[in-house]
Amino acid sequence: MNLKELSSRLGLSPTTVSRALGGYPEVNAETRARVTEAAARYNYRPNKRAQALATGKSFNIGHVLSTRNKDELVNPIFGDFIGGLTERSAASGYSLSLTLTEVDAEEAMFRKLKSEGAVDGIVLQSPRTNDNRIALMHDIGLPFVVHGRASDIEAPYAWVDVNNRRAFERATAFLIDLGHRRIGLVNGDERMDFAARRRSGYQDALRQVDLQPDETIMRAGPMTEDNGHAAVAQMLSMDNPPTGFVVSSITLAIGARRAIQEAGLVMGRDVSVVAYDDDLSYLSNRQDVPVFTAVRSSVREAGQKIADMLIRQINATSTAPDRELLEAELVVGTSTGPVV
Amino acid sequence: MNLKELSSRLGLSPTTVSRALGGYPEVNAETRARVTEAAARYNYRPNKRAQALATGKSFNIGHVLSTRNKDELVNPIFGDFIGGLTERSAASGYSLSLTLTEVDAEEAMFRKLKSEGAVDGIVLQSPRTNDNRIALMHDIGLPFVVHGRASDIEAPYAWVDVNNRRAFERATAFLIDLGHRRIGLVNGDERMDFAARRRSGYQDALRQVDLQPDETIMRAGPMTEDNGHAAVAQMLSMDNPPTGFVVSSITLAIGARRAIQEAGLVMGRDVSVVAYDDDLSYLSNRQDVPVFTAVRSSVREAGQKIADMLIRQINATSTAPDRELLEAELVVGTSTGPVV
DNA sequence: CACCGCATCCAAAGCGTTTTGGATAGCTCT
DNA sequence: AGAGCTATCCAAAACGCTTTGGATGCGGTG
Repeated sequence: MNLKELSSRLGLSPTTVSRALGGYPEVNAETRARVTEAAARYNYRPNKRAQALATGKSFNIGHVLSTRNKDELVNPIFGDFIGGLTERSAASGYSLSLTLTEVDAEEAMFRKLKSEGAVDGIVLQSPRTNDNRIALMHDIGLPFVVHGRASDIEAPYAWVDVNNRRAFERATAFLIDLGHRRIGLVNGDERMDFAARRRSGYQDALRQVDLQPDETIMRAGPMTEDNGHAAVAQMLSMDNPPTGFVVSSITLAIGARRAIQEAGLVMGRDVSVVAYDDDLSYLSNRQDVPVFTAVRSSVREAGQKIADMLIRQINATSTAPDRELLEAELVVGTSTGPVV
Repeated sequence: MNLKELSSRLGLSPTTVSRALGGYPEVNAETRARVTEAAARYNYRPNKRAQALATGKSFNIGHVLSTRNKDELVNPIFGDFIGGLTERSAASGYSLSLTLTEVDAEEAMFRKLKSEGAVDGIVLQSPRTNDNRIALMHDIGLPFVVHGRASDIEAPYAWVDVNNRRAFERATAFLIDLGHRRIGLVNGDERMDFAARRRSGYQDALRQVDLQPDETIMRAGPMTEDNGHAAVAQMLSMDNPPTGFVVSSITLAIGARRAIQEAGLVMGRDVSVVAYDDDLSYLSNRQDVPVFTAVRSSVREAGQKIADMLIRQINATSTAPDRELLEAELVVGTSTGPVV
């Protein structure tokens, strides 16, 4: 059932039917009722492909996953982030179009998406410090919103980010308030902008109480359980081990807990841990009393905001790019305690 | 730059240019060279929307996420699965189109995707036993491949699945061989087909050595760290606690480990755990000696196979639906040992 | 030499919408 | 009564491609 067929059955022109369904004013109320009734009866839906060609919009928002090599980690927050994105874009009739590319072919992929007209806008994730994709997107001229920010980029662009610096400042200060003076950091890859910001928040908190940040108790790397375990195990075996740790994800924290237990210590008593909690649905830290003391901000919610923002930008003629800074919430769990 | 523009610059008709780029034979080799050169120079790419309309194909494969409620878990294997899917579909020029819907609106969504011509085929995930979506897809007439199977459905359909029954039979038998006689099960939601199959594999292994399956040491529920912890903690506190556990995911196993440690026991010595390992990239169990003894099958690889299979099915005229049963591999880690 | 087959190209007709630019009729005003 | 609106509808163009159904010219054949 297509427009022509439907309109001929109704004895109307395609124009009128299209307008009736599109909600345009220049159609008689009675006719509109007839049309909508018939459309429902015949289960007519405008063909997306034709609609896309006629309107010049694809009703797709794009997200490209780029891998350095085939085995590279899928981002653990990916699922929840996509969930949030999809949730809101679906509500506006957009669907999310995923493509995958190797990192060298990333630029070509973005240009392709643009010249093919495959997407109306793009969501960028995990910016590195001074990420070149932002300039690229400006050059290409496709609406985009960044999940996170890239330091050192002056040109305005739309983003949604968590106040990572502040979150880690608070996490660290929380441990300091409990009497901890030697606090280790287990961070994500610090070429990522969020990780760099977290580190600076951590250092700021230390300096505020005249503690000298110590490079030997800072680690950065992929945020796997393994790495959390390795980093903490290694730091605990030092001569002057930390009594507290600030770690960049729940997964790392789980590894940290394992290392602490293996060292014959008790987390929350002998060693404290504060985690960054993305509020991932498959790694809940939302018990009545959370297992981990954490600074929490929902990545799913960020996805929702980003989708809304991007769609607004697509439909807007020309406004200054939106930006939104989310604050992480501190939740106190059982993984922290006063220094012994 | 579009086809008309490009062809007029070349002094050729759109037909010839289209054919030259499309690789059709009826075009002079020299002309083809000129055309491809010019296309590259002007960075011409056929507009996907127009191409879609003209060919009647969208070059999208669809995947719909349906939630029972807004807070429902995002499936933890989602990220890796999507990764595998995207990886292979991108290679064939397809992109993955995600939409989200509430479970009541699921049927309407599938019908919508069909009538709008938004996708060329669909990937179904997490079938429940006797899943009604399969009959629905047949009715709608859209190519589809299922990740997993649905018992009790006789009509042929394409699927890729792991031999879950066998995997759990082997996992259980492995513990039995180590001398364990009281073996607990921590399963996923048994309305899911895979979980039902795992349970039957577990029970079969017990019966093969004349052990009577005991309902009191079987648990089923969402596969979170929390639930793994709760289930194992509770079973360990029983009068006649299990000495070994078979659990349905690494996340559950991490929770199990926590419960074991809290009980003052040592995993791999006092209590053994065999996990099902989806080989998720953010929860690696691939150390030199894996932490968890596990039956492992890569969900990412399943995604790849599904994408290939679906694209084959889209382009095929009419063949019997493919199906592929993957076997999980048993890897021995440190979480198991002979019964004490 | 007339005819045929082949290689190479093109004009035009879709594909199913939206949108532009009227057309028509009825009504109000002056 | 004629001009000017307004409400309602429609024909046709446009979106940018693919594909059908020829055209054209050339070399080889009988």
